[in-house]
Amino acid sequence: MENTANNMDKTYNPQGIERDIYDSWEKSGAFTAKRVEGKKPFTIVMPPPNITGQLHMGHAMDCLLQDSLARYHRMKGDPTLWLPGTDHASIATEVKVVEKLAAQGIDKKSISREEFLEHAWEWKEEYGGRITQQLRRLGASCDWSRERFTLDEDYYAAVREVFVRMYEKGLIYRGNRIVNWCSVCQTALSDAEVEHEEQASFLWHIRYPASDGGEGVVVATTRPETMLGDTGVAVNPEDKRYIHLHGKTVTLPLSGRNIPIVADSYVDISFGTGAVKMTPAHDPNDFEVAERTGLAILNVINPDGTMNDAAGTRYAGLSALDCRKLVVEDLQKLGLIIKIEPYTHQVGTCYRCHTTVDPLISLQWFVHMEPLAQPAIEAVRNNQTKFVPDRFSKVYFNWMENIRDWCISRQLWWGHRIPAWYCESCGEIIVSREAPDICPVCQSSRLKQDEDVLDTWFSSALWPFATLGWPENTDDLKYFYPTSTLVTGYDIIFFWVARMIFSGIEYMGEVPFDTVLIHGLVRDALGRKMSKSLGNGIDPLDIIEAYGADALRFSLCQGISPGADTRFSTERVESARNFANKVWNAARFVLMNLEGEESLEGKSLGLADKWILSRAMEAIKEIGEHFEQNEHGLAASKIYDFAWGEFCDWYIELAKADLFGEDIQRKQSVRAVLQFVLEALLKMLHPFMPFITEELYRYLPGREDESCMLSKWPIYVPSLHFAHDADQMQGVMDIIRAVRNLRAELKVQPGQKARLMLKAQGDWHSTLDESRQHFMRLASASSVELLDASEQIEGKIVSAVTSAAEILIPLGDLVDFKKEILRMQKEYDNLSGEIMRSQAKLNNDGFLNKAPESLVLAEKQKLEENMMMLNTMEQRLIEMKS
RNA sequence: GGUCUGUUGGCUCAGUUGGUAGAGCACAUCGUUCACAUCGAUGGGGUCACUGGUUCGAGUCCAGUACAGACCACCA
Repeated sequence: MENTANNMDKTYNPQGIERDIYDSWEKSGAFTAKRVEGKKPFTIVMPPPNITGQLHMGHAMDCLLQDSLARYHRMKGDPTLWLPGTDHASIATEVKVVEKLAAQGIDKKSISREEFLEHAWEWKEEYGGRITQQLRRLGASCDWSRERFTLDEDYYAAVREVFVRMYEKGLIYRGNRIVNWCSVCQTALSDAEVEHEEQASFLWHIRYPASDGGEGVVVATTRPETMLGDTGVAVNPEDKRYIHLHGKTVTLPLSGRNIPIVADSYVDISFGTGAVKMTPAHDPNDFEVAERTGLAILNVINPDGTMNDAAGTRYAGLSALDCRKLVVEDLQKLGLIIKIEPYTHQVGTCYRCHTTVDPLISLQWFVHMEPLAQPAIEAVRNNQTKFVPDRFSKVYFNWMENIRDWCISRQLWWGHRIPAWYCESCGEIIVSREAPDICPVCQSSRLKQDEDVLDTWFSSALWPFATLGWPENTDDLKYFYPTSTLVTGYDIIFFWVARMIFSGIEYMGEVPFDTVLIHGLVRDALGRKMSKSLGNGIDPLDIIEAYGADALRFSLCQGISPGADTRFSTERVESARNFANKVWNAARFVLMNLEGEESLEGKSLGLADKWILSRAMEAIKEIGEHFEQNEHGLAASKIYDFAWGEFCDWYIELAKADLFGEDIQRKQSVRAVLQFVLEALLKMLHPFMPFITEELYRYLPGREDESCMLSKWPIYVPSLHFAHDADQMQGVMDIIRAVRNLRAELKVQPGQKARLMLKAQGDWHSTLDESRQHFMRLASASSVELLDASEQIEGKIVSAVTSAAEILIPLGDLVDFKKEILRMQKEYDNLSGEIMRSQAKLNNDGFLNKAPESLVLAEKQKLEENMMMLNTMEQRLIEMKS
């Protein structure tokens, strides 16, 4: 079907065209990034969505911000790469697969590792594909030819490379340390994976009698069951109450073991009883005290959260909570519970399943963080990477500066298996890129690979360079690294952003990105987090079905500002949908009135033409600046205001008079302006609403075979910026508005032939601007005198403009003097302030010598003008006051 | 306990070097002969949380107060 305006629908119907447009983009290879030597590329790596399920609004926001940046830069002519991919999400996916298997009656324990992984890969095929399809529906212009998955074979090679290098450098070690243990997920967790929740509980005060029969000490605890693993009691060395007990022992109730009293400054004299029970196996602080004072370590909790044999036969096998009840009961019978007081405290929970984590001693792999954190802190401090908004760099510093070693091993199957082998003959640990055949120490071939996998974030930390082919030194890697902007939510600054920064510095010698653009969460209409448990999540796909991807995209960036949360509401989407329709119809109107391609060249421009061109130039300038500053919200509202409030509301209306008129020259000029501005408008809107703009672009005369996506971003042309005329136009617009007002007030009927004549009584101000002000004032006070009915104001606003020039204005009479004087007084004050500032500037040597001459001249001119204005004002004020 | 952010019309939010308060939605009145009722015109509605300070001038800068929220944290 031929693209003509006449067969365009009256309303924009996105459902029919979005898929076709996306397919045509993808088929044309337009998304594929090309390296152009000598040109600086614009690179974004997509935060890889987890393959655990569907995209949610957060992803839609992520995607929209990145896509609009990518599209903007592509149109600017930068070689643009937006690299997509998905994350295997070790623990999260494993939990899902286990659930799925359980639903089929399959217990993970009953199948082999290989069988389980087969199921997991099936899951990946199903959900990984679904997610990339959803991204396509959103219009993501990413380079699918470079798509990556964190568990790809070559990606795993990068992971092994890093692991081996770190191990050889001493940055990775294996050790028995206290870790956060989730008894449901049955794995260790890093500190970042623990969330703190407030819990109401009790503080139990328990007496530990002295071994020599003395009173002993009273300790306070929130976890009485852990006393079974106590190996000592700590007091502060300065605490006079307990000096006599140093070196003595107390008898641990219920177990009868004698445990020492040690002195350590960790203990706070003023809190509780000043004596702290030490459970080194199940409390990180106690562990540290034990290391300093040589206390024994006694593990009493099993990995599944139950008590083990070391807890004593009476308690072994009980869950921690059941054990707690029994222990308290038993102690009460012995009269050793001194006090139970209510107490709320923060408890660590697993970020996946929200089970309370048990700190316990376990043999795990760790990353030694301090040497990595230092350069990563420096890089941000030196602005090699900038956070937008800047306040997030503080959050980053705070975390990096207090960082502890990172536990990277997970007792899971789905993930990157740790490239370490143990010799079953001599116990040697072999860390290697490939599976070794024999033990280098004892030549034995009885080698067994570590069962654990790596923390999923260990591999995501390599994303910016592993996706580009590292450790091979590929052309892509050389050209596209470091990347330009990373777009993500503030919730994964620690998990991901920080770790990418130190990894990039360590392995590439350079930070992975210039800018980190942080966006907020998308909340529901009531401001709550969208979550499955609340059931308040909204599926982006449903919104796209109902309103179109463009509407969803635009609604997500209207009124957002970096780092701030935003609320999702269908009203907003509706408003965006209406906007799309408005643009559609504006284009339809313009296209219906064009006759072939028109150029601005040699056209004589009227006031309104100059005005809209000036406004377009300003929009080009502003929107470009907003994109450079990552102010998507401001860019979006600018294009909205320009398209609707200026182009549609004013210029198209004014253009009608010429389009339907007799003057051939005017007709051609207006057509040229309409076409020029419409084209610029479509381009500027394209990063936000790619589908509708692409569709409309193909209707433009002379653009039938071109693509908006691949067109050049509009150029700011200073000679098309008619500032002075634009000011005048503003005056005309105000007059038009005032005339409309008057017409309504004076009840001039539509269609009635009439002529508005207003008679002057006092001052007649010849400049349009002043007459406008007076006119407005009078209009609102309705102090005009209608001499005659006017000519066809309705529908032909332009004729009203012409007659506006004939409107004569009476000054005085009905103006509210009191208000007027106040207003003028304020204006007068402002003006004198302005003058003082100008004078100060002009007295400043720095300004006079260093600022460009034009600026100095402008300042002088401004000062002069202001002085004159001030004088007139002064006189008028005096007159009015008298 | 530490850090950060917000408080602007009925609702949701903009407001980028300090210069006479904005938008969308909602509301009221009027209007469908032709781009658009997913529309147009007009209008009402805000002492910009509070108190002080800097300034000719403060929503905007500074200090404090109140309320709301977020993040971090090894006080048993």
